[in-house]
Amino acid sequence: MARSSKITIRDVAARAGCGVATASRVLNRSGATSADSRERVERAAAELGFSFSAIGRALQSSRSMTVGVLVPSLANPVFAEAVQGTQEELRDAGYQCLIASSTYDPARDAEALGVLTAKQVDGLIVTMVAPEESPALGAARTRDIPAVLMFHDPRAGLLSAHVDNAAAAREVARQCAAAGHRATGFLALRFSTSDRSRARFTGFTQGCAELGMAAPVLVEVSEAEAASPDALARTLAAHPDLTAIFASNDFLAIALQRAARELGLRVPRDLSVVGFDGIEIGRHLDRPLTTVETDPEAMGRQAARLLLAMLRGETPEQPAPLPFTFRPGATLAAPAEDRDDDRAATRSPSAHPDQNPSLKRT
Amino acid sequence: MARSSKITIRDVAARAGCGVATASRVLNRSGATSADSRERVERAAAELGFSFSAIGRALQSSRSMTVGVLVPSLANPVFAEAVQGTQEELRDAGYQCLIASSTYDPARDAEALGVLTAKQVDGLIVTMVAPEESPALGAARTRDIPAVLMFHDPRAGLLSAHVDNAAAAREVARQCAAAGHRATGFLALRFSTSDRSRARFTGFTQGCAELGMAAPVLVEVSEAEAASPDALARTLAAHPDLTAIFASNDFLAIALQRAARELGLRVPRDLSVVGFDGIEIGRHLDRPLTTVETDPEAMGRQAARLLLAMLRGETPEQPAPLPFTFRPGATLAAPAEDRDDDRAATRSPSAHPDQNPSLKRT
DNA sequence: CTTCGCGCTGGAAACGTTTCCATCGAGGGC
DNA sequence: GCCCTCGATGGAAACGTTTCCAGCGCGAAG
Repeated sequence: MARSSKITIRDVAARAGCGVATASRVLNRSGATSADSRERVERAAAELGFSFSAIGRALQSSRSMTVGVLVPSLANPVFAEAVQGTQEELRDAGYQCLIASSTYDPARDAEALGVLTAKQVDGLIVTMVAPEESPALGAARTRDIPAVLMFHDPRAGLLSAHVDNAAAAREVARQCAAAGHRATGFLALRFSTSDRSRARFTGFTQGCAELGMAAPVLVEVSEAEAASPDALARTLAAHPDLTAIFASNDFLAIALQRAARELGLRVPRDLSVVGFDGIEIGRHLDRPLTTVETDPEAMGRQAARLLLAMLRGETPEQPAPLPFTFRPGATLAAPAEDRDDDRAATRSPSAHPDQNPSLKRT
Repeated sequence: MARSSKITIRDVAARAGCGVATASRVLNRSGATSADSRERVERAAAELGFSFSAIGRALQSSRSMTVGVLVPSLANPVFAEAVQGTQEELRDAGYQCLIASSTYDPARDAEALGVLTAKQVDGLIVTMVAPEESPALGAARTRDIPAVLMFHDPRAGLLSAHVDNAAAAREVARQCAAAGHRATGFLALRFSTSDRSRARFTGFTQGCAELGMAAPVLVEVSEAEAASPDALARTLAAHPDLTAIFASNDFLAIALQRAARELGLRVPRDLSVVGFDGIEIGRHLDRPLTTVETDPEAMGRQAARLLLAMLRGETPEQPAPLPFTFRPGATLAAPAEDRDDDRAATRSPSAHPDQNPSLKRT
């Protein structure tokens, strides 16, 4: 049917026997047009299978109707869900998403920002390794490209769609205290390139202090360790005194339980585990995960709404952090009275805390 | 520093004291230029903080260096990972991804395709509800926009990056048979808008037939049922005869185990469960999930490579389906001798198979 | 000394759209 | 009957880039 080469508004105008200006006015319902030419243009367009070239439009109006979204990785469902939310919200406003991911590499963050701005995105929604230190983000802003953060705490004059990680972590501390825990740990990826993880740790530490608990032990593991139950078990064995561990995300929390089982520890009897994020799967486990539930999709949507407001020329206020819920689950309970004995009996004899470089006290 | 309004190649040329043609040649390293003007143009560009407008470029070259990616939803990690892979592979070739999701709605599929082609994407990578019935996809192809499928079986002259769902399902049948199961079920979402799920069911049915097993019972549930352990348990209770259930994806498999536990059934003693996809989390469960492991990221990468070849003007062959692995896990085992008694004792009395509309025999 | 060729250069067209502006015609008020 | 107004229309410019083409100067070959 349609010729394989592009149909332009010129072709439509020619077929309708009018000028391109009229055709444009009809097709955009802008400006006054007679019923007669309206009819002719519409028929011509339909017959030709015409559709606008977004490129031509963008060039002329210098609005691309595209927004750039930068996240560390879509392989992390938390970000993927957020992007899904962003996308839904933007779609309703006629915008598309150009998506880039940095794989947690600051250099890639900068590069991606460069590419996105070259593509003339109308706005930016970003989650970066270090937004405040990013010259690329600064450059985008000096070019008057509106930008909002996602997941980060608001900073440097940028609005952000986020949850209050520190407050959520304090709530976890409260719940641990209420269950009777005194010696807690915080499990995170080493070299964590996530300021969210850091915020959770400081919040947790602060909460513990307020409640008169010992400062939590920071247990850092590499990605490789986290993926290997054995390795994780060895690291865990180096901390026999801990009765509860707050993992910086649900995946770590689940992996941690596996490691605990490897050591013969029963969760939550011998070790309580709390996660973060509230991924769906956590509900469906035999022993539902105790975690802090957040709503990444809502975060994505809020970021999109903020950006849309800015694109409309408004100057929205920084909204309150999105709510989080402590989801009780079944992996946090009072520590068993006799747990120390159990623990000593099953602890791997090869564990030497002093030699373990991932052990840090704060 | 930079003026807030756009810097064009014209500005660079003016500052370098040369014509735009020369500036373009220098900045693109195309055509002959003197060392002198090269130096001047480069300095001017640097001083001005110039960067090309991808829009201007796209308009002139009619190549946008953007490819459209359409998936049902990024909230499904399988698709999110695939997109991540696609993106990585395309990025290395200088392409960006315009991503759209349909939320499993065929109308949205068509709409998204329209928007993507209007944005002048150079190619398309799609996973749709019904690719063969999509006029929008046909329209894109008549406009000479190269397209490749992802997850789907190759069809209608389109190449696809996929796994052989039917073969994988036959392998599951084989494993079930080897474990001694005779009465099996297939758990899927009702009105499943996934031809992959259908392919798995037919493959499983075929495998069962070849191995002399009874045809599997198709157990369909709504999304709501799948999300509610109680509802899923009621449905499961309607099938007391089944000793093994193949779930159409890992999430269903995990939810199913929860439901089984609700009925007092032990997995795998009383009921074996096999999943599909091989999501990471399945490995870390207390009872690692028996499943078919696929590699969505590899699929995304392969789709990208196919498309890139087409964009280079080559006509690649349909590659072999990507490999899958049967991951043994711990949720498939021989059915217990005495399970029928257990089952009868714990079955919910409210279950009336005849009244259950989701029970179908194939 | 002329001519040829070649390296380098800049003007201009083209890509597809929107919008400003000028033009044209018709209808209404005087 | 004339002029003004207003609605409808089309030409053309502009957006930023690449590339064709013509022109320039200079060196080498005859």
